[in-house]
Amino acid sequence: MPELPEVETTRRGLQPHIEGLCIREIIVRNARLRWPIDANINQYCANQPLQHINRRGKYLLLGLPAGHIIIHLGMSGSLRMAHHSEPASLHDHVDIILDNDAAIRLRDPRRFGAVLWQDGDVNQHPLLAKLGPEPLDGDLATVLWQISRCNVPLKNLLMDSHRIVGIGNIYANEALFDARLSPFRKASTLDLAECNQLANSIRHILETAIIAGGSTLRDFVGVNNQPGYFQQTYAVYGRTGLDCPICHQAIVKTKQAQRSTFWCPECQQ
DNA sequence: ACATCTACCTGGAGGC
DNA sequence: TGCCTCCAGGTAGATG
Repeated sequence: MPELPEVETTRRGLQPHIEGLCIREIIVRNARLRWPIDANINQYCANQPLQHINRRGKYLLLGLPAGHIIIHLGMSGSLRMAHHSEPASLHDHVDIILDNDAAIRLRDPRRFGAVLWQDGDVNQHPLLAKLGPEPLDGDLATVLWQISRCNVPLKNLLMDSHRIVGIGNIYANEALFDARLSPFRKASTLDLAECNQLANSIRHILETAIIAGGSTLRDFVGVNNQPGYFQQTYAVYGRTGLDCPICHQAIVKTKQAQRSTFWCPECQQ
Protein backbone atom coordinates (compact mmCIF):
# COMPACT_ATOMS: atom_id res chain seq x y z
CA MET A 1 0.00 0.00 0.00
CA PRO A 2 2.02 2.89 -1.26
CA GLU A 3 2.06 5.89 1.01
CA LEU A 4 4.66 8.65 0.97
CA PRO A 5 7.63 6.46 2.00
CA GLU A 6 6.92 3.82 -0.64
CA VAL A 7 6.40 6.44 -3.34
CA GLU A 8 9.62 8.20 -2.34
CA THR A 9 11.44 4.85 -2.32
CA THR A 10 10.09 4.22 -5.81
CA ARG A 11 11.24 7.65 -6.95
CA ARG A 12 14.76 7.11 -5.62
CA GLY A 13 14.88 3.62 -7.08
CA LEU A 14 13.90 4.74 -10.57
CA GLN A 15 15.88 7.97 -10.72
CA PRO A 16 19.33 6.64 -11.64
CA HIS A 17 17.84 4.34 -14.30
CA ILE A 18 15.76 6.87 -16.21
CA GLU A 19 16.97 10.45 -15.89
CA GLY A 20 18.51 11.75 -19.09
CA LEU A 21 17.09 8.96 -21.22
CA CYS A 22 14.53 9.41 -23.97
CA ILE A 23 11.06 7.87 -24.01
CA ARG A 24 10.70 5.81 -27.16
CA GLU A 25 7.02 5.03 -26.67
CA ILE A 26 4.42 4.26 -24.06
CA ILE A 27 2.67 0.91 -24.37
CA VAL A 28 -0.75 0.83 -22.75
CA ARG A 29 -2.13 -2.69 -22.38
CA ASN A 30 -5.05 -1.64 -20.24
CA ALA A 31 -6.06 2.02 -20.21
CA ARG A 32 -8.81 1.50 -17.65
CA LEU A 33 -7.16 2.71 -14.46
CA ARG A 34 -8.82 5.12 -12.01
CA TRP A 35 -9.13 7.47 -14.96
CA PRO A 36 -8.69 6.25 -18.53
CA ILE A 37 -5.20 6.83 -19.88
CA ASP A 38 -5.26 9.46 -22.63
CA ALA A 39 -5.25 7.62 -25.96
CA ASN A 40 -2.98 10.35 -27.33
CA ILE A 41 -0.37 10.09 -24.60
CA ASN A 42 2.31 9.05 -27.11
CA GLN A 43 1.81 12.28 -29.00
CA TYR A 44 3.00 14.15 -25.91
CA CYS A 45 5.68 11.76 -24.71
CA ALA A 46 7.24 9.77 -27.56
CA ASN A 47 10.82 10.79 -28.39
CA GLN A 48 10.93 13.22 -25.49
CA PRO A 49 13.74 13.26 -22.89
CA LEU A 50 13.01 12.39 -19.26
CA GLN A 51 14.54 15.34 -17.48
CA HIS A 52 13.73 14.48 -13.86
CA ILE A 53 11.54 12.41 -11.56
CA ASN A 54 9.93 14.25 -8.66
CA ARG A 55 7.28 13.51 -6.08
CA ARG A 56 4.33 15.54 -4.80
CA GLY A 57 2.49 13.77 -2.01
CA LYS A 58 1.85 10.29 -3.37
CA TYR A 59 2.13 11.39 -6.99
CA LEU A 60 5.24 10.67 -9.05
CA LEU A 61 6.04 13.33 -11.64
CA LEU A 62 8.09 12.47 -14.72
CA GLY A 63 9.35 15.75 -16.15
CA LEU A 64 9.49 16.16 -19.94
CA PRO A 65 10.28 19.40 -21.79
CA ALA A 66 6.62 20.18 -22.48
CA GLY A 67 4.97 18.82 -19.36
CA HIS A 68 4.74 15.92 -16.94
CA ILE A 69 3.56 12.35 -16.79
CA ILE A 70 1.74 12.06 -13.46
CA ILE A 71 1.65 8.58 -11.92
CA HIS A 72 -0.33 7.54 -8.87
CA LEU A 73 0.09 3.99 -7.56
CA GLY A 74 -3.33 3.80 -5.95
CA MET A 75 -3.32 1.06 -3.37
CA SER A 76 -1.85 -1.85 -5.29
CA GLY A 77 0.39 -0.20 -7.86
CA SER A 78 4.13 -0.62 -8.20
CA LEU A 79 6.77 0.47 -10.68
CA ARG A 80 9.95 -1.31 -11.57
CA MET A 81 12.52 -1.44 -14.31
CA ALA A 82 12.27 -4.28 -16.81
CA HIS A 83 13.77 -5.08 -20.19
CA HIS A 84 11.21 -4.16 -22.82
CA SER A 85 11.25 -7.71 -24.21
CA GLU A 86 10.41 -9.25 -20.85
CA PRO A 87 6.89 -10.72 -21.10
CA ALA A 88 4.29 -8.67 -19.29
CA SER A 89 2.12 -10.43 -16.77
CA LEU A 90 -1.61 -10.07 -16.24
CA HIS A 91 -1.57 -6.81 -14.29
CA ASP A 92 1.34 -5.08 -16.03
CA HIS A 93 -0.83 -2.38 -17.58
CA VAL A 94 1.70 0.17 -18.84
CA ASP A 95 5.29 0.19 -20.11
CA ILE A 96 7.21 3.41 -20.62
CA ILE A 97 9.84 2.21 -23.08
CA LEU A 98 13.16 4.05 -22.98
CA ASP A 99 15.71 4.41 -25.74
CA ASN A 100 18.12 2.01 -24.00
CA ASP A 101 15.52 -0.82 -24.32
CA ALA A 102 14.57 -0.61 -20.67
CA ALA A 103 10.97 -0.16 -19.59
CA ILE A 104 9.38 1.48 -16.59
CA ARG A 105 6.68 -1.08 -15.93
CA LEU A 106 3.49 -0.29 -14.02
CA ARG A 107 1.77 -3.18 -12.32
CA ASP A 108 -1.55 -2.48 -10.60
CA PRO A 109 -3.88 -5.42 -9.88
CA ARG A 110 -6.70 -3.31 -8.44
CA ARG A 111 -6.37 -0.48 -10.96
CA PHE A 112 -6.80 2.33 -8.43
CA GLY A 113 -3.74 3.98 -9.89
CA ALA A 114 -3.45 6.63 -12.59
CA VAL A 115 -1.22 7.69 -15.47
CA LEU A 116 -1.97 11.23 -16.61
CA TRP A 117 -0.44 13.95 -18.74
CA GLN A 118 -0.25 17.62 -17.79
CA ASP A 119 1.05 20.33 -20.10
CA GLY A 120 3.20 23.08 -18.65
CA ASP A 121 3.11 23.69 -14.90
CA VAL A 122 2.30 20.35 -13.30
CA ASN A 123 0.97 21.99 -10.17
CA GLN A 124 -1.89 23.36 -12.23
CA HIS A 125 -3.29 19.87 -12.64
CA PRO A 126 -6.61 19.63 -10.75
CA LEU A 127 -5.35 16.66 -8.74
CA LEU A 128 -2.28 18.55 -7.54
CA ALA A 129 -3.56 22.10 -7.27
CA LYS A 130 -5.50 21.54 -4.05
CA LEU A 131 -3.01 19.35 -2.19
CA GLY A 132 -1.87 20.27 1.30
CA PRO A 133 1.76 20.79 2.34
CA GLU A 134 4.47 18.11 2.39
CA PRO A 135 5.07 16.65 5.87
CA LEU A 136 8.85 16.42 5.41
CA ASP A 137 9.35 19.97 4.10
CA GLY A 138 9.25 23.06 6.26
CA ASP A 139 7.98 23.48 9.80
CA LEU A 140 5.65 20.54 10.36
CA ALA A 141 4.59 21.57 13.88
CA THR A 142 3.37 24.91 12.54
CA VAL A 143 1.61 23.18 9.64
CA LEU A 144 -0.16 20.86 12.09
CA TRP A 145 -1.19 23.78 14.25
CA GLN A 146 -2.65 25.56 11.24
CA ILE A 147 -4.58 22.61 9.82
CA SER A 148 -5.81 21.35 13.18
CA ARG A 149 -8.18 24.26 13.77
CA CYS A 150 -11.12 22.10 12.70
CA ASN A 151 -13.59 19.63 14.07
CA VAL A 152 -12.33 16.34 12.59
CA PRO A 153 -10.77 13.38 14.45
CA LEU A 154 -6.98 13.38 14.36
CA LYS A 155 -6.77 10.28 12.19
CA ASN A 156 -9.06 11.78 9.54
CA LEU A 157 -7.01 14.97 9.64
CA LEU A 158 -3.76 13.15 8.90
CA MET A 159 -5.30 11.15 6.05
CA ASP A 160 -6.84 14.14 4.26
CA SER A 161 -4.49 15.03 1.41
CA HIS A 162 -6.07 18.45 1.06
CA ARG A 163 -4.78 19.30 4.54
CA ILE A 164 -1.47 17.37 4.50
CA VAL A 165 -0.19 14.94 1.88
CA GLY A 166 1.42 11.54 1.95
CA ILE A 167 -0.07 9.94 5.06
CA GLY A 168 -2.38 6.97 4.50
CA ASN A 169 -4.07 4.60 6.88
CA ILE A 170 -0.94 2.72 7.93
CA TYR A 171 1.26 5.68 8.82
CA ALA A 172 -1.64 7.66 10.34
CA ASN A 173 -2.14 4.80 12.80
CA GLU A 174 1.58 4.45 13.46
CA ALA A 175 2.23 8.18 13.92
CA LEU A 176 -0.66 8.64 16.34
CA PHE A 177 0.52 5.69 18.40
CA ASP A 178 4.08 7.03 18.42
CA ALA A 179 2.75 10.41 19.62
CA ARG A 180 0.50 8.74 22.23
CA LEU A 181 -2.51 10.58 20.83
CA SER A 182 -5.99 9.12 20.45
CA PRO A 183 -7.07 8.76 16.81
CA PHE A 184 -10.59 9.84 17.87
CA ARG A 185 -9.58 13.10 19.47
CA LYS A 186 -10.83 16.25 17.78
CA ALA A 187 -8.03 18.08 15.99
CA SER A 188 -9.04 21.44 17.42
CA THR A 189 -8.21 20.29 20.96
CA LEU A 190 -4.48 19.96 20.21
CA ASP A 191 -2.22 22.53 21.82
CA LEU A 192 1.11 23.69 20.41
CA ALA A 193 3.13 21.22 22.46
CA GLU A 194 1.01 18.33 21.17
CA CYS A 195 1.37 19.57 17.59
CA ASN A 196 5.11 19.52 18.11
CA GLN A 197 4.95 16.01 19.54
CA LEU A 198 2.82 14.79 16.63
CA ALA A 199 5.15 16.49 14.13
CA ASN A 200 8.12 14.67 15.62
CA SER A 201 6.26 11.36 15.40
CA ILE A 202 5.15 11.85 11.79
CA ARG A 203 8.69 12.78 10.71
CA HIS A 204 10.14 9.85 12.63
CA ILE A 205 7.69 7.30 11.23
CA LEU A 206 8.00 8.51 7.63
CA GLU A 207 11.79 8.90 7.68
CA THR A 208 12.30 5.50 9.27
CA ALA A 209 10.13 3.91 6.57
CA ILE A 210 12.03 5.70 3.81
CA ILE A 211 15.34 4.48 5.23
CA ALA A 212 13.98 0.93 5.42
CA GLY A 213 12.83 1.25 1.80
CA GLY A 214 16.23 2.51 0.74
CA SER A 215 17.84 -0.74 1.74
CA THR A 216 15.76 -2.52 -0.91
CA LEU A 217 16.48 -0.25 -3.87
CA ARG A 218 18.39 -2.89 -5.79
CA ASP A 219 15.10 -4.73 -6.31
CA PHE A 220 13.98 -2.12 -8.80
CA VAL A 221 16.25 -3.68 -11.38
CA GLY A 222 15.61 -7.36 -10.99
CA VAL A 223 13.91 -10.18 -12.73
CA ASN A 224 11.28 -10.71 -10.06
CA ASN A 225 7.95 -8.96 -9.86
CA GLN A 226 8.43 -7.57 -6.40
CA PRO A 227 8.00 -3.86 -5.87
CA GLY A 228 11.10 -2.16 -4.52
CA TYR A 229 9.94 -2.00 -0.97
CA PHE A 230 9.16 -4.58 1.66
CA GLN A 231 6.41 -4.89 4.20
CA GLN A 232 7.56 -2.97 7.24
CA THR A 233 6.97 -4.07 10.78
CA TYR A 234 4.43 -1.98 12.62
CA ALA A 235 3.67 -1.13 16.24
CA VAL A 236 -0.12 -1.14 15.91
CA TYR A 237 -1.18 -1.51 12.27
CA GLY A 238 -2.58 -4.99 11.61
CA ARG A 239 -1.78 -6.10 15.16
CA THR A 240 -5.30 -6.58 16.57
CA GLY A 241 -5.18 -8.47 19.86
CA LEU A 242 -1.39 -8.50 20.01
CA ASP A 243 0.63 -6.78 22.73
CA CYS A 244 1.17 -3.05 22.67
CA PRO A 245 4.98 -2.65 22.48
CA ILE A 246 4.84 -0.11 25.32
CA CYS A 247 2.27 -1.29 27.87
CA HIS A 248 1.62 -4.86 26.62
CA GLN A 249 -2.14 -4.43 26.60
CA ALA A 250 -4.00 -5.74 23.57
CA ILE A 251 -4.14 -3.56 20.45
CA VAL A 252 -7.72 -2.77 19.45
CA LYS A 253 -9.20 -2.43 15.97
CA THR A 254 -12.07 0.00 15.38
CA LYS A 255 -13.79 1.29 12.26
CA GLN A 256 -13.32 5.00 11.79
CA ALA A 257 -14.57 6.78 8.65
CA GLN A 258 -14.92 3.41 6.88
CA ARG A 259 -11.28 2.57 7.60
CA SER A 260 -9.61 0.34 10.17
CA THR A 261 -8.06 2.17 13.08
CA PHE A 262 -5.53 0.26 15.19
CA TRP A 263 -4.69 1.76 18.57
CA CYS A 264 -3.75 1.11 22.17
CA PRO A 265 -6.52 2.19 24.57
CA GLU A 266 -3.99 2.49 27.39
CA CYS A 267 -1.30 4.54 25.64
CA GLN A 268 -3.60 6.65 23.44
CA GLN A 269 -6.20 8.02 25.84
C1' DA B 1 -18.22 26.07 4.17
C1' DC B 2 -17.46 22.06 6.24
C1' DA B 3 -17.96 17.16 7.48
C1' DT B 4 -19.14 12.56 6.18
C1' DC B 5 -20.37 8.87 3.01
C1' DT B 6 -20.04 6.20 -1.38
C1' DA B 7 -18.02 4.29 -5.28
C1' DC B 8 -14.40 2.51 -7.81
C1' DC B 9 -11.54 -2.64 -8.19
C1' DT B 10 -9.81 -7.27 -7.42
C1' DG B 11 -6.76 -10.71 -4.82
C1' DG B 12 -6.70 -13.16 -0.80
C1' DA B 13 -8.67 -15.02 3.38
C1' DG B 14 -12.17 -17.37 5.75
C1' DG B 15 -16.58 -19.92 6.08
C1' DC B 16 -19.51 -23.55 4.55
C1' DT C 1 -12.54 -28.60 -4.28
C1' DG C 2 -15.48 -24.92 -5.15
C1' DC C 3 -18.42 -21.25 -4.23
C1' DC C 4 -19.67 -17.27 -1.61
C1' DT C 5 -18.82 -13.23 1.27
C1' DC C 6 -16.01 -9.95 3.21
C1' DC C 7 -12.09 -7.01 3.52
C1' DA C 8 -8.19 -3.93 2.26
C1' DG C 9 -7.20 1.02 0.74
C1' DG C 10 -6.72 6.57 -1.83
C1' DT C 11 -9.44 9.96 -3.11
C1' DA C 12 -12.96 12.40 -6.15
C1' DG C 13 -17.43 13.44 -6.11
C1' DA C 14 -21.89 13.19 -3.96
C1' DT C 15 -24.55 13.94 -0.08
C1' DG C 16 -25.62 15.65 4.42
